[in-house]
Amino acid sequence: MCDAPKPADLLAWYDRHARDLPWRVAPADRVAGVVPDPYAVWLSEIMLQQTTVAAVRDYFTRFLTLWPTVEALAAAEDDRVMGEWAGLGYYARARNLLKCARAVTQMGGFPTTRAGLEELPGIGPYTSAAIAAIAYDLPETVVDGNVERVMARVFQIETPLPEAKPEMKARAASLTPDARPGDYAQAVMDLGATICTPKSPACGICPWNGQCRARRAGVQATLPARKPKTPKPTRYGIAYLARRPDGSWLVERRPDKGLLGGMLGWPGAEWGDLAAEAAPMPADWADPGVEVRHTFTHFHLRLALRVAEVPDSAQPRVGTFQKIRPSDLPTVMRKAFDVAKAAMPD
DNA sequence: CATGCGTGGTT
DNA sequence: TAACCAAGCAT
Repeated sequence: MCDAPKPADLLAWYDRHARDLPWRVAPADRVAGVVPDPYAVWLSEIMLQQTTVAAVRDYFTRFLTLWPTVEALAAAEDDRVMGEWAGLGYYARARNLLKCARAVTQMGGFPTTRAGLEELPGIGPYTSAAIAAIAYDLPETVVDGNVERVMARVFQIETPLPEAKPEMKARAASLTPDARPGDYAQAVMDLGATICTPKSPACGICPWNGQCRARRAGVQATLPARKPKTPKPTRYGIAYLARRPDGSWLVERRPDKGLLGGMLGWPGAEWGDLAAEAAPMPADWADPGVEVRHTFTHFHLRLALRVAEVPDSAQPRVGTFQKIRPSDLPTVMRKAFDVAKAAMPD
């Protein structure tokens, strides 16, 4: 018979090895009475959805500098926020971020229960539990990819995901302590991110290595099991990049729903099995001869380009000419911009 | 319950 | 280098 993993052992490890993150109240500070800012916790958790700490760090700092409070964010212009989010991905998060900030401002503050939080746009089961636990130190159970991996290993759950989700959630709930639940939630995620990693877990230095069933069986690196994924198809498209003498570019704002929703993009036909010509205006379109390749969640894209210098007088059928901050563009559009700029010396 | 939705680091 | 995968949510 083996003992169950002890939350106290993980908390002791966390007290010594917690990562230093800009949105985090260090365990020693929390013991000293420092209270997290729910706004900062919420902002970080939204940014961290399916996104690595390394990618989020600078975006978080920038957002908090530009908009130090939820009221400030609620008062921001949509395009400004979308532009600052550009490059971080999953742009529905940015649209929901604004909706949520405005709802919270209207309410006079963030809800203080998990159920209340989960009613807000962009906040689901994971994020509501994370904010409740981290910001308010409520005994809620967070279940993210890290927690699923740790539970799959410690309890040697061989059932593949997503079928195993309910069992993993139940196991995780069984471990959530009444003491320091906020630090505990962050501790499990830190463990998953730094020791119980997907490929080569560092079991030798894991505080739970004595209670880990998968390690005892020697199968830790194979868990969690996952249902096989369907291969990504390749789609093709053509993007049209037109520049006026004043340095403005022809761009379109994409519809709020769907791929890159609400973001700026280059005109062109919808991407599909074949690249379709769809020039937004008559011009002397040139092929820079370099294709942009980009991979989205569920398909690969090969994007051909057409570039043109156009006079101020010419009127486009679609889109508007604007001065562009390249950092306001989603990554695939910025890649196209970089190619076009290199092909069009001033 | 399955699918659509970005990007970049790691292996 | 191609595949994997990350502090998920909305529909």
